[in-house]
Amino acid sequence: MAIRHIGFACICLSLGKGITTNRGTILRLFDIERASNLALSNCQDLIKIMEWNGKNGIKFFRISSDIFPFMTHEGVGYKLEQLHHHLQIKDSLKEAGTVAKKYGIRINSHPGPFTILSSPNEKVVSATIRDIEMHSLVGDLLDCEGESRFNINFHMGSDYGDKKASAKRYVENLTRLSSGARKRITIENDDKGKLYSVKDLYEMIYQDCGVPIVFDVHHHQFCTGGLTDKEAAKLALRTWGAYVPEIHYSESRTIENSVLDGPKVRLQAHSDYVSGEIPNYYDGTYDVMVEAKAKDLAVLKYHRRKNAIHGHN
DNA sequence: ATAGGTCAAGCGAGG
DNA sequence: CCTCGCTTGACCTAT
Repeated sequence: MAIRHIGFACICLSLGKGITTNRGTILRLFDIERASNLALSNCQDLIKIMEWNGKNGIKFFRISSDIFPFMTHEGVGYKLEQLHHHLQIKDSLKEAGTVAKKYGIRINSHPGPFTILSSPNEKVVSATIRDIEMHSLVGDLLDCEGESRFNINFHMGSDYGDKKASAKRYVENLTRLSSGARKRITIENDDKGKLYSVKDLYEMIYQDCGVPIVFDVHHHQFCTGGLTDKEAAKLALRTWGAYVPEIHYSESRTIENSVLDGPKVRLQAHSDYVSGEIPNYYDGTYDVMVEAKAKDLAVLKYHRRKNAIHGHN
């Protein structure tokens, strides 16, 4: 069996919106007390989400990037120790990690589109580095890595008109990360033709600095680099060494919902649920992050459908 | 209680 | 030139 775990991103709809790791605020209202309260609630709820995941057999979860609101934001950024709840926060994350470990759940993260290591703008790069270090801190505090690490996955961001030069800046800026954070970085293929295909990432990033590649099956069709999905998967999956790779699976919103959304929805937009089959024919063992708007509900529905067809397991 | 406006960050695509 | 979508929609305020 090629697929190990199938997971969802950031929000557990089954638990309702009262339980979330997404609580944030706006800058105008930011203060350190507020940040401390939000962060603590987020971390405490992560324990509940890990319990839910374990009981429901969903062993892959992407944690929200908002867990510590504005922690790395210029001007208001703070260290964890500045939060008056910092000890409880650490304990909560440790406990969430313990629960995850108990059930064999993999946790990882996916910083947003503002995280760009290849930028020619120093302010963007230093903000990116602060951001990645924050994600890595969460990974440290969870302390639940096993055969899969807490990988921090993000895109190249842009090619700034020169793919190779931008990839080179990425590789150079990697050296500015702590060694702990550096080991957790992974990079994902883009969904725009002019940007980085799996082949580009393999040749310009992996071969230069060994950063593993997350293969996004859906993105691949918009940026193939001349490879079939099977060829691209093969290339990406062998960049992970001893660790279990991550791939992304999603489907176009247009196909599922074209009547409701009209013709303007981009093909890249995600559907609520997935109706196809997650590829289990790629080489090796890997975890699949399902990127669907119905989150955990989409994963549960997928399993129900599969079980209905093939019987249990 | 809910709707509408607003909200950190960079970048490219589309109108 | 402006808006949307991507990361991850959520929060605040007014009714």
